[in-house]
Amino acid sequence: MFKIIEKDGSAKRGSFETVHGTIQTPVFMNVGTAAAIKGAVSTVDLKEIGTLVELSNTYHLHVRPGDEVIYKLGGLHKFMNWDRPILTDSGGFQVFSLAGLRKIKEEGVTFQSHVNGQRIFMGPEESMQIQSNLASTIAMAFDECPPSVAERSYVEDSVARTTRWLSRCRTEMDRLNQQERTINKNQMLFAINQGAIFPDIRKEHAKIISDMKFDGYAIGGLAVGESHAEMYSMIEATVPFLPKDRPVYLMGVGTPENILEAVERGVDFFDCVYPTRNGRHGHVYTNQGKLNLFNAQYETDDRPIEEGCQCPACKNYSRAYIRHLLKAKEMLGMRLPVLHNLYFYNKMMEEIREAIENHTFYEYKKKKLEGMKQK
RNA sequence: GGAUGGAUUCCCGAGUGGCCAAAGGGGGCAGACUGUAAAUCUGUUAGCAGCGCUUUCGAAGGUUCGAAUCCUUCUCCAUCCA
Repeated sequence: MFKIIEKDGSAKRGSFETVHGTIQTPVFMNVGTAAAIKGAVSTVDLKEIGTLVELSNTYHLHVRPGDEVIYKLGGLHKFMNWDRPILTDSGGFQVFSLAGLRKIKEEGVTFQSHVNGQRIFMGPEESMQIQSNLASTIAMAFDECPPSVAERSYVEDSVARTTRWLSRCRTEMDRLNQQERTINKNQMLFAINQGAIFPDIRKEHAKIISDMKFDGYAIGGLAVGESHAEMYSMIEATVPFLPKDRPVYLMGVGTPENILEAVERGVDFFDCVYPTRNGRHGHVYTNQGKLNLFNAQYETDDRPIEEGCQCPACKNYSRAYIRHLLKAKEMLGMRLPVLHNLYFYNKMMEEIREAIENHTFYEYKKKKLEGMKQK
Protein backbone atom coordinates (compact mmCIF):
# COMPACT_ATOMS: atom_id res chain seq x y z
CA MET A 1 0.00 0.00 0.00
CA PHE A 2 1.47 3.33 -1.09
CA LYS A 3 0.31 6.42 0.81
CA ILE A 4 1.21 9.96 -0.10
CA ILE A 5 1.74 11.83 3.15
CA GLU A 6 2.64 15.19 1.69
CA LYS A 7 3.40 16.86 -1.61
CA ASP A 8 5.60 19.80 -2.50
CA GLY A 9 5.02 20.53 -6.15
CA SER A 10 5.37 17.15 -7.86
CA ALA A 11 7.74 15.93 -5.15
CA LYS A 12 6.08 13.31 -2.97
CA ARG A 13 6.64 12.31 0.64
CA GLY A 14 5.17 8.82 0.92
CA SER A 15 5.12 5.55 2.79
CA PHE A 16 5.02 2.12 1.24
CA GLU A 17 3.87 -0.78 3.36
CA THR A 18 5.50 -4.16 2.92
CA VAL A 19 5.67 -7.40 4.86
CA HIS A 20 9.17 -6.38 5.92
CA GLY A 21 8.15 -2.99 7.26
CA THR A 22 7.14 0.38 5.91
CA ILE A 23 9.43 2.15 3.47
CA GLN A 24 9.57 5.93 3.84
CA THR A 25 9.90 7.62 0.46
CA PRO A 26 11.66 9.10 -1.39
CA VAL A 27 14.15 6.37 -0.67
CA PHE A 28 17.57 5.35 -1.91
CA MET A 29 18.02 1.58 -2.01
CA ASN A 30 21.55 0.45 -1.19
CA VAL A 31 22.93 -1.84 -3.86
CA GLY A 32 24.25 -5.24 -2.82
CA THR A 33 24.15 -7.15 -6.09
CA ALA A 34 25.44 -10.49 -4.88
CA ALA A 35 23.66 -10.27 -1.51
CA ALA A 36 26.47 -8.12 -0.18
CA ILE A 37 27.32 -4.44 -0.27
CA LYS A 38 30.72 -4.45 -1.96
CA GLY A 39 33.49 -3.01 0.19
CA ALA A 40 33.15 -5.38 3.15
CA VAL A 41 29.95 -3.78 4.42
CA SER A 42 27.69 -6.07 6.46
CA THR A 43 23.96 -5.86 7.09
CA VAL A 44 24.85 -4.92 10.67
CA ASP A 45 26.68 -1.88 9.24
CA LEU A 46 23.65 -1.03 7.10
CA LYS A 47 21.54 -0.51 10.19
CA GLU A 48 24.12 1.94 11.53
CA ILE A 49 24.24 4.02 8.34
CA GLY A 50 20.48 4.27 7.94
CA THR A 51 19.76 1.89 5.07
CA LEU A 52 16.02 1.37 4.56
CA VAL A 53 16.03 -1.00 1.59
CA GLU A 54 18.68 -3.34 0.26
CA LEU A 55 18.83 -4.32 -3.43
CA SER A 56 20.13 -7.60 -4.82
CA ASN A 57 20.25 -9.17 -8.24
CA THR A 58 18.36 -12.15 -9.65
CA TYR A 59 20.86 -13.12 -12.33
CA HIS A 60 23.89 -12.90 -10.07
CA LEU A 61 22.32 -14.90 -7.24
CA HIS A 62 20.96 -17.47 -9.67
CA VAL A 63 24.46 -18.01 -11.04
CA ARG A 64 26.00 -18.08 -7.56
CA PRO A 65 25.16 -19.50 -5.05
CA GLY A 66 21.93 -20.52 -6.83
CA ASP A 67 18.40 -19.46 -5.87
CA GLU A 68 17.55 -23.03 -4.77
CA VAL A 69 20.34 -22.83 -2.24
CA ILE A 70 18.96 -19.58 -0.86
CA TYR A 71 15.43 -21.03 -0.87
CA LYS A 72 16.60 -24.02 1.17
CA LEU A 73 18.21 -21.63 3.64
CA GLY A 74 14.92 -19.81 4.13
CA GLY A 75 15.22 -16.94 1.63
CA LEU A 76 17.43 -13.94 1.13
CA HIS A 77 16.44 -12.15 4.35
CA LYS A 78 17.52 -15.02 6.54
CA PHE A 79 20.52 -15.78 4.34
CA MET A 80 22.03 -12.31 4.70
CA ASN A 81 20.50 -11.52 8.10
CA TRP A 82 18.50 -8.48 6.99
CA ASP A 83 14.96 -7.92 8.21
CA ARG A 84 14.11 -4.76 6.30
CA PRO A 85 12.79 -4.72 2.73
CA ILE A 86 14.81 -6.17 -0.13
CA LEU A 87 14.20 -5.43 -3.79
CA THR A 88 15.55 -7.88 -6.33
CA ASP A 89 16.31 -6.72 -9.81
CA SER A 90 15.10 -9.15 -12.43
CA GLY A 91 18.20 -9.78 -14.49
CA GLY A 92 16.81 -7.54 -17.22
CA PHE A 93 19.69 -5.13 -16.88
CA GLN A 94 22.12 -7.99 -17.44
CA VAL A 95 20.48 -8.50 -20.84
CA PHE A 96 21.92 -5.08 -21.54
CA SER A 97 25.19 -5.05 -19.59
CA LEU A 98 26.29 -8.55 -20.57
CA ALA A 99 25.75 -7.81 -24.25
CA GLY A 100 27.80 -10.22 -26.28
CA LEU A 101 27.15 -13.03 -23.87
CA ARG A 102 23.42 -13.29 -24.66
CA LYS A 103 20.74 -13.92 -27.27
CA ILE A 104 17.23 -12.41 -27.02
CA LYS A 105 14.15 -14.27 -28.24
CA GLU A 106 10.42 -14.02 -27.61
CA GLU A 107 10.54 -16.71 -24.90
CA GLY A 108 13.41 -15.05 -23.09
CA VAL A 109 17.15 -14.63 -23.09
CA THR A 110 19.97 -17.11 -23.28
CA PHE A 111 22.91 -15.90 -21.23
CA GLN A 112 26.33 -17.24 -20.93
CA SER A 113 27.32 -17.25 -17.29
CA HIS A 114 30.14 -14.80 -16.64
CA VAL A 115 31.33 -17.14 -13.88
CA ASN A 116 31.79 -20.43 -15.72
CA GLY A 117 30.54 -19.85 -19.27
CA GLN A 118 27.57 -22.18 -18.80
CA ARG A 119 24.49 -21.44 -20.90
CA ILE A 120 21.57 -20.11 -18.85
CA PHE A 121 18.06 -19.47 -20.09
CA MET A 122 16.01 -16.77 -18.41
CA GLY A 123 12.59 -15.58 -19.42
CA PRO A 124 9.82 -13.85 -17.47
CA GLU A 125 8.72 -17.09 -15.77
CA GLU A 126 12.25 -18.10 -14.79
CA SER A 127 13.00 -14.64 -13.40
CA MET A 128 9.83 -14.75 -11.28
CA GLN A 129 10.59 -18.27 -10.06
CA ILE A 130 14.11 -17.27 -9.05
CA GLN A 131 12.90 -14.13 -7.28
CA SER A 132 10.19 -16.14 -5.54
CA ASN A 133 12.86 -18.52 -4.30
CA LEU A 134 14.92 -15.58 -3.11
CA ALA A 135 11.73 -14.35 -1.39
CA SER A 136 12.56 -10.68 -1.74
CA THR A 137 10.06 -8.07 -0.64
CA ILE A 138 9.75 -6.58 -4.11
CA ALA A 139 10.46 -8.41 -7.36
CA MET A 140 11.15 -6.57 -10.57
CA ALA A 141 9.58 -7.58 -13.85
CA PHE A 142 11.85 -9.11 -16.47
CA ASP A 143 12.49 -6.52 -19.15
CA GLU A 144 14.90 -5.65 -21.91
CA CYS A 145 16.89 -2.48 -21.42
CA PRO A 146 17.74 -1.21 -24.91
CA PRO A 147 20.65 1.21 -25.24
CA SER A 148 19.66 4.88 -25.33
CA VAL A 149 21.13 5.19 -28.81
CA ALA A 150 19.00 2.34 -30.21
CA GLU A 151 17.03 3.01 -33.38
CA ARG A 152 13.34 3.71 -33.14
CA SER A 153 12.22 0.51 -34.90
CA TYR A 154 14.35 -1.61 -32.58
CA VAL A 155 13.01 0.20 -29.51
CA GLU A 156 9.41 -0.24 -30.67
CA ASP A 157 9.87 -4.00 -31.08
CA SER A 158 11.79 -4.25 -27.83
CA VAL A 159 9.18 -2.34 -25.82
CA ALA A 160 6.35 -4.40 -27.30
CA ARG A 161 8.18 -7.54 -26.25
CA THR A 162 8.82 -6.11 -22.78
CA THR A 163 5.06 -5.49 -22.48
CA ARG A 164 4.31 -9.11 -23.34
CA TRP A 165 6.97 -10.21 -20.86
CA LEU A 166 5.37 -7.95 -18.21
CA SER A 167 2.06 -9.71 -18.49
CA ARG A 168 3.75 -13.10 -18.30
CA CYS A 169 5.58 -11.89 -15.18
CA ARG A 170 2.30 -10.81 -13.60
CA THR A 171 0.66 -14.18 -14.32
CA GLU A 172 3.62 -16.18 -13.07
CA MET A 173 4.05 -14.13 -9.90
CA ASP A 174 0.34 -14.52 -9.05
CA ARG A 175 0.67 -18.26 -9.49
CA LEU A 176 3.84 -18.47 -7.39
CA ASN A 177 2.36 -16.38 -4.57
CA GLN A 178 -0.40 -18.97 -4.20
CA GLN A 179 1.92 -21.94 -3.96
CA GLU A 180 2.32 -23.69 -0.64
CA ARG A 181 6.13 -23.84 -0.88
CA THR A 182 6.50 -20.07 -1.43
CA ILE A 183 8.35 -18.30 1.39
CA ASN A 184 6.95 -14.81 0.78
CA LYS A 185 3.40 -15.19 -0.47
CA ASN A 186 3.00 -11.43 -0.47
CA GLN A 187 5.90 -10.79 -2.80
CA MET A 188 5.23 -7.59 -4.68
CA LEU A 189 5.95 -6.97 -8.34
CA PHE A 190 7.05 -3.75 -10.05
CA ALA A 191 6.63 -3.18 -13.78
CA ILE A 192 9.25 -1.44 -15.88
CA ASN A 193 8.70 1.30 -18.44
CA GLN A 194 11.03 1.44 -21.43
CA GLY A 195 11.31 3.46 -24.63
CA ALA A 196 14.89 4.73 -24.80
CA ILE A 197 14.78 8.48 -25.49
CA PHE A 198 11.51 8.52 -27.45
CA PRO A 199 8.97 10.39 -25.31
CA ASP A 200 5.97 9.12 -27.25
CA ILE A 201 7.04 5.48 -26.87
CA ARG A 202 7.64 6.06 -23.15
CA LYS A 203 4.21 7.66 -22.76
CA GLU A 204 2.32 4.95 -24.67
CA HIS A 205 4.12 2.25 -22.78
CA ALA A 206 3.36 3.94 -19.46
CA LYS A 207 -0.35 4.02 -20.31
CA ILE A 208 -0.43 0.36 -21.31
CA ILE A 209 1.35 -0.93 -18.22
CA SER A 210 -0.72 1.29 -15.91
CA ASP A 211 -3.72 -0.82 -16.79
CA MET A 212 -1.93 -3.97 -15.69
CA LYS A 213 -1.96 -4.52 -11.95
CA PHE A 214 1.47 -3.88 -10.48
CA ASP A 215 2.54 -2.76 -7.00
CA GLY A 216 4.90 -0.15 -8.34
CA TYR A 217 6.24 1.25 -11.59
CA ALA A 218 9.83 1.66 -12.61
CA ILE A 219 11.40 3.77 -15.30
CA GLY A 220 14.22 1.75 -16.81
CA GLY A 221 16.75 2.24 -19.52
CA LEU A 222 17.93 5.66 -18.41
CA ALA A 223 21.38 6.85 -17.36
CA VAL A 224 22.85 4.54 -19.97
CA GLY A 225 24.60 7.16 -22.08
CA GLU A 226 22.01 9.83 -22.83
CA SER A 227 22.38 13.41 -21.55
CA HIS A 228 20.96 14.57 -18.23
CA ALA A 229 18.53 16.81 -20.08
CA GLU A 230 17.25 13.83 -22.06
CA MET A 231 16.94 11.76 -18.92
CA TYR A 232 14.93 14.44 -17.12
CA SER A 233 12.66 14.94 -20.07
CA MET A 234 12.01 11.17 -20.27
CA ILE A 235 10.97 11.22 -16.62
CA GLU A 236 8.62 14.08 -17.40
CA ALA A 237 7.23 12.16 -20.36
CA THR A 238 6.51 9.11 -18.24
CA VAL A 239 5.55 9.95 -14.65
CA PRO A 240 2.23 11.71 -15.46
CA PHE A 241 0.95 8.56 -17.16
CA LEU A 242 1.76 6.14 -14.36
CA PRO A 243 -0.83 5.32 -11.62
CA LYS A 244 -0.92 8.01 -8.92
CA ASP A 245 -1.42 5.45 -6.15
CA ARG A 246 1.75 3.52 -6.92
CA PRO A 247 5.37 4.43 -6.23
CA VAL A 248 7.66 5.36 -9.10
CA TYR A 249 11.16 3.88 -9.20
CA LEU A 250 13.89 5.36 -11.37
CA MET A 251 16.24 2.47 -11.93
CA GLY A 252 19.98 2.87 -11.57
CA VAL A 253 19.97 6.60 -10.86
CA GLY A 254 22.10 8.29 -9.83
CA THR A 255 24.18 11.21 -8.69
CA PRO A 256 22.87 13.34 -5.81
CA GLU A 257 21.93 15.94 -8.43
CA ASN A 258 20.06 13.35 -10.56
CA ILE A 259 18.12 12.26 -7.50
CA LEU A 260 17.12 15.80 -6.50
CA GLU A 261 15.96 16.51 -10.06
CA ALA A 262 14.03 13.26 -10.23
CA VAL A 263 12.35 13.72 -6.84
CA GLU A 264 11.19 17.09 -8.08
CA ARG A 265 9.63 15.26 -11.05
CA GLY A 266 7.77 12.78 -8.86
CA VAL A 267 10.13 9.82 -8.41
CA ASP A 268 9.97 7.83 -5.14
CA PHE A 269 12.55 5.03 -5.36
CA PHE A 270 16.19 5.11 -6.42
CA ASP A 271 19.20 2.89 -6.55
CA CYS A 272 22.69 3.35 -7.93
CA VAL A 273 26.12 1.78 -7.71
CA TYR A 274 27.77 5.18 -7.45
CA PRO A 275 28.12 5.49 -3.66
CA THR A 276 29.54 1.98 -3.39
CA ARG A 277 31.67 1.84 -6.52
CA ASN A 278 32.94 5.39 -6.18
CA GLY A 279 33.63 4.72 -2.52
CA ARG A 280 35.76 1.71 -3.37
CA HIS A 281 37.62 3.93 -5.82
CA GLY A 282 38.29 6.55 -3.17
CA HIS A 283 35.71 9.11 -4.31
CA VAL A 284 33.59 10.47 -1.50
CA TYR A 285 30.59 12.77 -1.46
CA THR A 286 30.40 15.84 0.73
CA ASN A 287 28.12 18.86 0.88
CA GLN A 288 31.01 20.80 -0.63
CA GLY A 289 31.38 18.47 -3.59
CA LYS A 290 33.15 15.23 -4.39
CA LEU A 291 36.64 14.42 -3.09
CA ASN A 292 39.12 11.95 -4.56
CA LEU A 293 40.93 10.70 -1.49
CA PHE A 294 43.70 9.28 -3.65
CA ASN A 295 44.81 12.82 -4.48
CA ALA A 296 48.14 13.99 -3.07
CA GLN A 297 46.54 17.00 -1.39
CA TYR A 298 45.06 14.72 1.30
CA GLU A 299 48.36 13.15 2.30
CA THR A 300 48.57 15.11 5.54
CA ASP A 301 44.94 16.24 5.78
CA ASP A 302 43.93 15.53 9.35
CA ARG A 303 40.27 16.43 8.88
CA PRO A 304 37.45 13.88 8.54
CA ILE A 305 35.92 13.45 5.06
CA GLU A 306 33.23 15.87 6.11
CA GLU A 307 33.24 18.04 9.21
CA GLY A 308 30.30 17.13 11.49
CA CYS A 309 29.32 13.97 9.57
CA GLN A 310 28.07 11.26 11.90
CA CYS A 311 29.09 8.28 9.76
CA PRO A 312 31.47 5.65 11.16
CA ALA A 313 34.30 6.89 8.92
CA CYS A 314 34.02 10.57 9.80
CA LYS A 315 33.48 9.99 13.50
CA ASN A 316 36.75 8.10 13.80
CA TYR A 317 39.20 8.65 10.96
CA SER A 318 40.99 11.34 8.97
CA ARG A 319 41.27 11.86 5.21
CA ALA A 320 45.01 11.27 5.50
CA TYR A 321 44.49 7.90 7.19
CA ILE A 322 41.91 6.77 4.63
CA ARG A 323 44.18 7.92 1.81
CA HIS A 324 46.97 5.82 3.28
CA LEU A 325 44.66 2.79 3.50
CA LEU A 326 43.56 3.25 -0.11
CA LYS A 327 47.15 3.56 -1.36
CA ALA A 328 48.16 0.53 0.68
CA LYS A 329 45.21 -1.37 -0.85
CA GLU A 330 43.88 -2.17 2.60
CA MET A 331 40.28 -3.39 2.65
CA LEU A 332 39.44 -0.77 5.25
CA GLY A 333 40.43 1.87 2.69
CA MET A 334 37.43 0.87 0.60
CA ARG A 335 35.09 0.10 3.44
CA LEU A 336 35.27 3.51 5.13
CA PRO A 337 34.48 5.58 1.99
CA VAL A 338 31.62 3.20 1.10
CA LEU A 339 30.15 3.58 4.58
CA HIS A 340 30.48 7.35 4.30
CA ASN A 341 28.91 7.53 0.83
CA LEU A 342 25.94 5.33 1.72
CA TYR A 343 25.44 7.34 4.88
CA PHE A 344 25.60 10.52 2.81
CA TYR A 345 22.95 9.22 0.38
CA ASN A 346 20.70 7.83 3.10
CA LYS A 347 20.98 11.07 5.05
CA MET A 348 20.24 13.13 1.95
CA MET A 349 17.04 11.13 1.39
CA GLU A 350 16.06 11.76 4.99
CA GLU A 351 16.60 15.48 4.47
CA ILE A 352 14.59 15.36 1.24
CA ARG A 353 11.67 13.68 3.05
CA GLU A 354 11.80 16.30 5.77
CA ALA A 355 12.00 19.13 3.25
CA ILE A 356 8.95 17.87 1.35
CA GLU A 357 7.01 17.60 4.60
CA ASN A 358 7.97 21.19 5.41
CA HIS A 359 7.30 22.36 1.86
CA THR A 360 10.89 23.57 1.61
CA PHE A 361 12.04 21.08 -1.01
CA TYR A 362 13.00 23.71 -3.61
CA GLU A 363 15.08 25.70 -1.15
CA TYR A 364 16.68 22.51 0.10
CA LYS A 365 17.49 21.35 -3.41
CA LYS A 366 18.91 24.70 -4.44
CA LYS A 367 21.12 24.94 -1.37
CA LYS A 368 22.31 21.35 -1.68
CA LEU A 369 23.22 21.74 -5.35
CA GLU A 370 25.00 25.04 -4.82
CA GLY A 371 27.05 23.56 -1.98
CA MET A 372 28.06 20.53 -3.98
CA LYS A 373 29.15 22.66 -6.91
CA GLN A 374 31.88 24.28 -4.80
CA LYS A 375 34.34 21.66 -5.86
C1' G B 1 96.20 -10.09 -5.16
C1' G B 2 93.60 -12.85 -9.41
C1' A B 3 89.09 -14.32 -12.50
C1' U B 4 84.33 -13.43 -14.24
C1' G B 5 79.68 -10.86 -14.48
C1' G B 6 77.40 -6.17 -13.70
C1' A B 7 76.27 -0.56 -13.34
C1' U B 8 69.98 1.90 -18.00
C1' U B 9 65.30 7.30 -17.09
C1' C B 10 61.89 7.46 -9.18
C1' C B 11 62.56 1.61 -8.43
C1' C B 12 63.02 -3.25 -10.83
C1' G B 13 64.28 -4.46 -15.61
C1' A B 14 64.58 -4.96 -21.50
C1' G B 15 67.59 -2.90 -25.08
C1' U B 16 74.13 -4.74 -27.84
C1' G B 17 75.71 1.03 -33.93
C1' G B 18 70.80 4.77 -36.61
C1' C B 19 63.48 2.95 -36.37
C1' C B 20 65.89 5.17 -28.59
C1' A B 21 63.77 10.14 -24.47
C1' A B 22 64.79 4.28 -24.54
C1' A B 23 60.06 -2.12 -24.12
C1' G B 24 57.58 -4.22 -19.85
C1' G B 25 56.36 -4.14 -14.70
C1' G B 26 56.19 -1.39 -10.11
C1' G B 27 55.66 3.21 -7.85
C1' G B 28 54.00 8.38 -8.54
C1' C B 29 50.37 11.90 -10.59
C1' A B 30 45.56 12.52 -12.62
C1' G B 31 40.87 10.94 -14.91
C1' A B 32 36.54 7.70 -15.82
C1' C B 33 32.64 4.84 -13.67
C1' U B 34 24.59 5.81 -13.08
C1' G B 35 18.86 -1.42 -12.29
C1' U B 36 27.80 -3.68 -10.43
C1' A B 37 31.42 -9.52 -15.23
C1' A B 38 34.35 -3.17 -11.77
C1' A B 39 39.48 -3.99 -5.28
C1' U B 40 38.11 -2.30 -12.49
C1' C B 41 39.55 0.63 -16.71
C1' U B 42 42.15 4.93 -19.10
C1' G B 43 45.81 8.70 -19.57
C1' U B 44 50.43 10.44 -17.96
C1' U B 45 55.41 9.97 -15.69
C1' A B 46 63.67 13.90 -18.31
C1' G B 47 63.20 19.55 -19.38
C1' C B 48 60.83 23.62 -22.31
C1' A B 49 54.47 26.31 -24.17
C1' G B 50 55.25 24.00 -29.13
C1' C B 51 57.00 21.41 -35.60
C1' G B 52 61.01 21.00 -32.51
C1' C B 53 65.02 21.82 -29.46
C1' U B 54 68.06 20.82 -24.95
C1' U B 55 70.12 17.32 -21.12
C1' U B 56 69.99 11.62 -20.11
C1' C B 57 71.72 4.99 -20.02
C1' G B 58 78.28 4.70 -13.43
C1' A B 59 82.72 8.65 -14.71
C1' A B 60 86.27 10.58 -18.15
C1' G B 61 88.34 10.14 -22.85
C1' G B 62 88.18 7.90 -27.85
C1' U B 63 86.30 5.42 -32.68
C1' U B 64 82.16 6.71 -36.10
C1' C B 65 78.36 10.74 -40.50
C1' G B 66 75.81 8.63 -36.05
C1' A B 67 77.00 5.48 -29.45
C1' A B 68 72.84 3.24 -23.93
C1' U B 69 75.10 -0.11 -27.51
C1' C B 70 82.23 -0.53 -30.01
C1' C B 71 87.46 0.75 -27.70
C1' U B 72 90.65 2.68 -23.39
C1' U B 73 91.24 4.04 -18.40
C1' C B 74 88.98 4.83 -13.78
C1' U B 75 85.10 4.19 -9.78
C1' C B 76 81.67 1.15 -7.43
C1' C B 77 78.84 -3.64 -6.86
C1' A B 78 78.22 -9.16 -7.04
C1' U B 79 80.15 -14.07 -7.27
C1' C B 80 84.30 -17.30 -7.36
C1' C B 81 89.76 -18.44 -6.64
C1' A B 82 94.04 -17.32 -3.44
